[in-house]
Amino acid sequence: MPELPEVETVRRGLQPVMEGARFVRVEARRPDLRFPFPKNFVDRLEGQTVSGIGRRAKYLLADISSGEVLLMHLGMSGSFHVLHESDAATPGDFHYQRGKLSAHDHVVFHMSNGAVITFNDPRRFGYMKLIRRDELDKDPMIEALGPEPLGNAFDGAMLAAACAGKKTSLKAALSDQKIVAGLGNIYVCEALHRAHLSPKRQASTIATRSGASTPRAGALADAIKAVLNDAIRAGGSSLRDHRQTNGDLGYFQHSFSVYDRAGTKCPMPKCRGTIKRIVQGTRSTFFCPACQK
DNA sequence: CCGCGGGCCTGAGAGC
DNA sequence: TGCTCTCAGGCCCGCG
Repeated sequence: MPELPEVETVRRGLQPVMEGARFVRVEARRPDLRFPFPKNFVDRLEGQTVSGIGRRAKYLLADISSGEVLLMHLGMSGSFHVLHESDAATPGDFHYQRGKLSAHDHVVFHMSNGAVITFNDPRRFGYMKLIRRDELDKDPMIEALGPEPLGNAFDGAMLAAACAGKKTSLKAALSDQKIVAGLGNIYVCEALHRAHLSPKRQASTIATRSGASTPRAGALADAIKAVLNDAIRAGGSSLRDHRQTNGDLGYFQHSFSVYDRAGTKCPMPKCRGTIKRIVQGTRSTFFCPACQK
């Protein structure tokens, strides 16, 4: 499911119920997700207080009082749902209904403020890790990440430098978390469309020979920021799994220009093109051949 | 080092 | 109804 806007939406939902609260009871209802849970996972969480919850790319990072960070990744189908203990019998709750967990509710956090936070992940591509705060930046998963696209430092120059010399396609380059961290299939397609750049273009062609910025790189960096900010404002995109932590759907999918819109008319003003689906590296790409060059 | 294809899981939807 | 096939928002690994 989740790319940067969905993860950020989840972070904003978890923040008010996790920050300042203590893990009273933690349930890990199976031995693993994508990876086995860390050793003594439950014991290392119970009794600890969350001092803050942040995000790096598609990772959620909860700082806890022991000095460790709880790193959580949603994979393709992970979601969090927050209930209050006193709501557990509310009809219509899609998780933890009447106190009963559904098949893929793998982790439950019972917080000291009464919040019951359930992690659900049918495909189990998600995972949780505990890492010492001072070693987080050296963790291989975090260390390999490129720049945060919504950070101040991210711009055309940075993007051009990362793409310089890359023989691969722009689609593959933007999907590479080392080049820019947090985009996935949807937002790569959408950003390339906004920037009028073809997903098939060789990545190096947005940089000068010496790796400096170009108008294309500047436009692409701006398009990435714009599409991510618009999607966050809409609560992310809900195709099948993503929900906000209160169960609401995100609604950015109604604003897609190209993703999953093969055969429809290109919405770019004055463009008469038709959106096309192609396959790049086993994944679907959607774009307008008329206005993306 | 780089780029590509396969694999990890389950579920939804299409087609027969 | 029910089977089979394809596809899905992510990421790691091994191969050439």
